[in-house]
Amino acid sequence: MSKQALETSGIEGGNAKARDGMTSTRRRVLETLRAADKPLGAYDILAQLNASGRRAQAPAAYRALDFLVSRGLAHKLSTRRAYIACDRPEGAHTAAFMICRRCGRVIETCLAARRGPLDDAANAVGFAIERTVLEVEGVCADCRTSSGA
Amino acid sequence: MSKQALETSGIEGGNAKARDGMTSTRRRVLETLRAADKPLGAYDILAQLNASGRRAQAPAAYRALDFLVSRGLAHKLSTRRAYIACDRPEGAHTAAFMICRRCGRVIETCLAARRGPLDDAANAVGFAIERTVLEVEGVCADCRTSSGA
DNA sequence: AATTGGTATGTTATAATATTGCAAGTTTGT
DNA sequence: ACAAACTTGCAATATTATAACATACCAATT
Repeated sequence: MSKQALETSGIEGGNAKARDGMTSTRRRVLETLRAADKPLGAYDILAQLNASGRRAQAPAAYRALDFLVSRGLAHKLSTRRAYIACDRPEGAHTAAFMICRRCGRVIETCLAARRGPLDDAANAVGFAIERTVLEVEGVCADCRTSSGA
Repeated sequence: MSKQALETSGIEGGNAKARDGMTSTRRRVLETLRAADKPLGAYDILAQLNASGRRAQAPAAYRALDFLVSRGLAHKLSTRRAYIACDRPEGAHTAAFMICRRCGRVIETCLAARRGPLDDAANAVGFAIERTVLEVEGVCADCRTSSGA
């Protein structure tokens, strides 16, 4: 637990900022994402932020989400316009996602450095890849076997 | 040119619909996409539709785009919320896209049936893939060599 | 303690994207 | 002609995302 250093300095209760940028709003958003078992939209996040009387506006949610994504602590699902906490926050990585169209749950898998055939295609035309978005939609194992959710 | 069969039946001028569903609005949207060298948003399309005095509304654009995408004649870029005409309208296929962040142009490449490592991951967890979205952002060859667009 | 610079947040408004529901018109097959 | 299926028009609204500007907070220096 390496976040001990952060939390022993009286940050939790108040509004304080830690040197790593993990402010209370951002932490709260991350916890909300972690507690969810499905991707959440920015306005879902916002609703959670405001669940206890606060009056945050849309930009607060988007800023926190952008921060978390930039830190690799969360991912954005472009096909769903929604966000999920990262499975493996340690170390930068590129992820791919399997999104179940029945239950809405998402399985994250780490994408190998080599993306396969697309790298060859990119090399062939001189395209320099900087960011990869790979999302597949389908039906997860649970939903295939059960007719329920 | 296999679209000859479509155009020899007096469809062009009027409002007629062909048995394949290629109505004039849909064709017009497809032509707009083909004429563009960059992806267009639904409201860009709508503006083109209305360029000659018409008064089409948002649903008209979205319906036409959905139709074209369902037919494989156009693709949606999830990361950009924009659409492009398909390079290879013949036959169903799964495509991948390289999107240049400098000039905004897109290179489409055909995705092999086998998506690489992700298939293994999907098999391992029993996930049945139905649709794949693969979009990479980066810089295209032109933009890497020239400092202009 | 006051100044300053950087970062984060608050606030208001609005832009941009997308969908719903229903009525009316068209095409197709019988 | 008739009905079924499909397509369009239309109005309203929902949802997602950003712009622009002001304020607050912290840290390092003066």
